[in-house]
Amino acid sequence: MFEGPADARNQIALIDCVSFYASCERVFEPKLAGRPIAVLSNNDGCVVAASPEAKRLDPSIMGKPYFQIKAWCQLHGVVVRSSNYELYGSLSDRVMTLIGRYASAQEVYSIDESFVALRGSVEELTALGQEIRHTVLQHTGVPVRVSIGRTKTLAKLASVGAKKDPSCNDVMHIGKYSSEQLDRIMASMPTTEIWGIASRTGKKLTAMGIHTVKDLRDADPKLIRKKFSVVLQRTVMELRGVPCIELEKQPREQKDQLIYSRSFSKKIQTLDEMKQVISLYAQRVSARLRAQGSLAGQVSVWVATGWADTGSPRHSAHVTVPLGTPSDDPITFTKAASRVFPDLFPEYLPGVRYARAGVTLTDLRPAGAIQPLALFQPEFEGREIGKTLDEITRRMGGEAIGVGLGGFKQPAGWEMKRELLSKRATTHWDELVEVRA
DNA sequence: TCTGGGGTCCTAGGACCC
DNA sequence: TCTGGGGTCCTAGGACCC
Repeated sequence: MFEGPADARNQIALIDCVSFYASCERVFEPKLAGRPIAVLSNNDGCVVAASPEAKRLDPSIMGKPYFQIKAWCQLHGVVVRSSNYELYGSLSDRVMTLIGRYASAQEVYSIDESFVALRGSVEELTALGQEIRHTVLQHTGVPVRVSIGRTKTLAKLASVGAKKDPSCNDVMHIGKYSSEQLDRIMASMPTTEIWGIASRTGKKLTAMGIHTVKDLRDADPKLIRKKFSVVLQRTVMELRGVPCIELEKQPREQKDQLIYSRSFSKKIQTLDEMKQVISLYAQRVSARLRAQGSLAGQVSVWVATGWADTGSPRHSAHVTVPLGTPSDDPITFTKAASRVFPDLFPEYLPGVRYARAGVTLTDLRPAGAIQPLALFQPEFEGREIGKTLDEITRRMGGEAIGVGLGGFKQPAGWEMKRELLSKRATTHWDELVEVRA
């Protein structure tokens, strides 16, 4: 197809929420406006989101362990919250729906980012960007940023600029720059600032004499493909304004793999406890599998010590078991997961303190696509145990029932810690916000 | 002594993303 | 004491086939 000046009106906008988790915490707690906020990972481990005010107080706050900065937070009045994923997911849905009204096509890229296709001049789209910002903020309370370019990679690049340049008012159209200005901007950015390039590839590029985004844009695409992959070659082309990465308009209805993994709030040192953990994780991931209507052909289990734990010998192991027949039955998974223990722990490791574990289901396919021959039906298949469990869980809550070692009533000592949780104001009747006149 | 060649399918692992 | 969780895509290389 002819890609001439006529197509210059076709643009991609990346719309991302400003400090999304921190902004969500503010939506139903207006008194937090203007205050520094930090949101913690699971187990209240480390900082995964921070409001602009908190980042100004400490530009390196992201990723810091909470225990290291707790006193500092109190000193500076930083409000700290546990992650409230139900609240964030629900607000994300509202934001994405609003954004979709402005675009001919939309890809919801993550919980706080969306790519949309827009058409218009630099001036028109800059104005539209401001309108989107205004509307989303007014309807949801969440501030967003609009970054526009000819390709997804350039829109991502624009968002780097938007974050650095307050004068753009959170709307950045990369098309406003002359080619000389753009050269200077790209020459000032290391390659690792762009989408798709992290430290490993960055190092390899540096070794080849490619230091900046401009160097990469001007590199030979064939050479890049040969030395790296087609992925990086696409990045080079996209930096030149040639769209290579399509907008994914349909959300994929079923995942290709499902993972349930968690760090423990306290270290695990006995085989019995680990068996209980794996049994429970296997049941939780199987519930997700049934929720999306799939069967799995393979179960993997992994365990690992903490990478920062100097008081324990290091150990990590990963074992995969194929299932004879694809299944969604929790008992089948629990049994399969328990079979891996001799391989995970081939020898007794005294003093090893395990920090996390996970169960992954792969080789997924839609349930009902292939009916297994009755001859090969596993023992528990067809008794609908999974459905029954799901129904009881739905009515009575997550702790009401479990199978085998996963069936304890009290939460175990290693279960996730979330001590600073805000209300799930949009999804739970008993946690609604109260308004008094 | 001599021991093909080309093709497809599948999977594990690497790298990246938010 | 205390450092997240859940995904995707691509490629190399082995298995297997004729």
